[in-house]
Amino acid sequence: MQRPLYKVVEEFIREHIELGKLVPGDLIPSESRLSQELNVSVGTVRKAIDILEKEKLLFRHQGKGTYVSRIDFDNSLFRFFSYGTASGESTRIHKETPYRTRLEGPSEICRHLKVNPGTPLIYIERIGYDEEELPVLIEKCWWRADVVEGLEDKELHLPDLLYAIVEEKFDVRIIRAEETLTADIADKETANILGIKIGEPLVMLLRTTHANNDRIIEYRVTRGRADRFSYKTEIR
Amino acid sequence: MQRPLYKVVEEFIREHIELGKLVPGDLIPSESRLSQELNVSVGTVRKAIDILEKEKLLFRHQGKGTYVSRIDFDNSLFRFFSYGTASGESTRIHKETPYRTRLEGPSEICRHLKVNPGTPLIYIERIGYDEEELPVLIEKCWWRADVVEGLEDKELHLPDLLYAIVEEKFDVRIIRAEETLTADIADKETANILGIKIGEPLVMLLRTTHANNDRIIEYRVTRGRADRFSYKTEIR
DNA sequence: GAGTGGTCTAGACCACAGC
DNA sequence: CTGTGGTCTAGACCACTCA
Repeated sequence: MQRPLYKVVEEFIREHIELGKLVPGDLIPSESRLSQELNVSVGTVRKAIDILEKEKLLFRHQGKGTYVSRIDFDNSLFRFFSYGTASGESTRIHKETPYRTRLEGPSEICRHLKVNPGTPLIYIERIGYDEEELPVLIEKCWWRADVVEGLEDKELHLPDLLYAIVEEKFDVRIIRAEETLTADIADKETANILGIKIGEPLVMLLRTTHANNDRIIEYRVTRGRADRFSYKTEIR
Repeated sequence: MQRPLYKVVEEFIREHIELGKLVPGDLIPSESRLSQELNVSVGTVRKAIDILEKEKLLFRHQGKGTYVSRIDFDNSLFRFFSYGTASGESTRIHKETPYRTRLEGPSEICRHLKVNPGTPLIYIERIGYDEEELPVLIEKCWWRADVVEGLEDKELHLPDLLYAIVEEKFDVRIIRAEETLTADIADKETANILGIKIGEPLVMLLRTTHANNDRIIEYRVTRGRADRFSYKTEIR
């Protein structure tokens, strides 16, 4: 045996997703159907799906079927911001959008978006508040204007999760995102908004958002109060 | 069916480990043996072990058997410190120990160790250097003196990984560790050592190390240059 | 009731380790 | 050679969903 059969099945499903034959939200063929079509036993198909489910590429729903997962921004490192009343429970962060405009991309931003310097972009600035309406973080987002034409329109209300509106209004399919976490210190503007002193520590989160064809459609920098952030993990 | 059989098997193995009947490094009974003793099929035992293996609590070795994992500090968030030459590849960090002493525990440290204030502790300060011998981080460790009596002895050479020596010399079994990541800024001393300016951003890593009986034996604070740290993740 | 995934069984054969 | 885990099969029954 060269390549395990369940690996073959796994690849088969994985490729269907990557090539766009199966898109997030789709129902994939049933286990028995796959086993017939690929001439393997149901157990082998199950093993392949087990792996993809563990990877969160698929999810099963008993009685209904197996679906391709939608991207889940609840997995963002963002969720480690803000712990309500020191009790440890996480709270929702509510966002406002005080400023947005259309502009020509600064070269450093364009580098991250992998477009030419000066390409038209839409810049959005948002502030995140905790449950007590205290500002916790500042988000700066740059979108490719050709992808989300009109997002700068002040009439357009922006929900906390930008991606829902982007997918719906502009027919863009968001596939995945990459995040990098590091630290920074507060400059005057940031300190003012967050109500802290200049030079206080910040957690900085950099994100690139990828749509279909794997083009990068957004670059985002989130800066938040370090005392409102803690990423916990266990080693064993 | 109330509780799936494979869950029962899973619990069975898990409890043997948690109660110390099986310790890290041990060979657990073979799959067929477990299936006989517990009156379930081999497939069911395999499913249980699959889960525990995915959790990294066990690992299998074909032809030999299944073992209980040793704690793996390579999973520490610490590994996201230092990226050699901006090329992206991670480098080893070499550590020196300029200072260690025995002291009475400050109340805040004792709180983390869950011992009474004033309990004898051994304090160790270490500096981490990258491949070019530039200081990248500072580590402050507080150990319970009653557990590692003599660790403050200057004659005793400390390897980069403290835990190996602790397990060997003091017959302590390290079970797990908890880490929390956040940000801080450099005070005068830290800035001096790391060769940066006062007020520059730092990544701060807090760790508690747990030994058998789940007692906490070490509290550690690592501060490193933010520009030498990046924790990357993918969302989908 | 028909179709889906969820659990469980019993047995086959292969690949690897160690004597 | 024996015993281990690794792969694969075929079939049973259960629990859930939806028409």
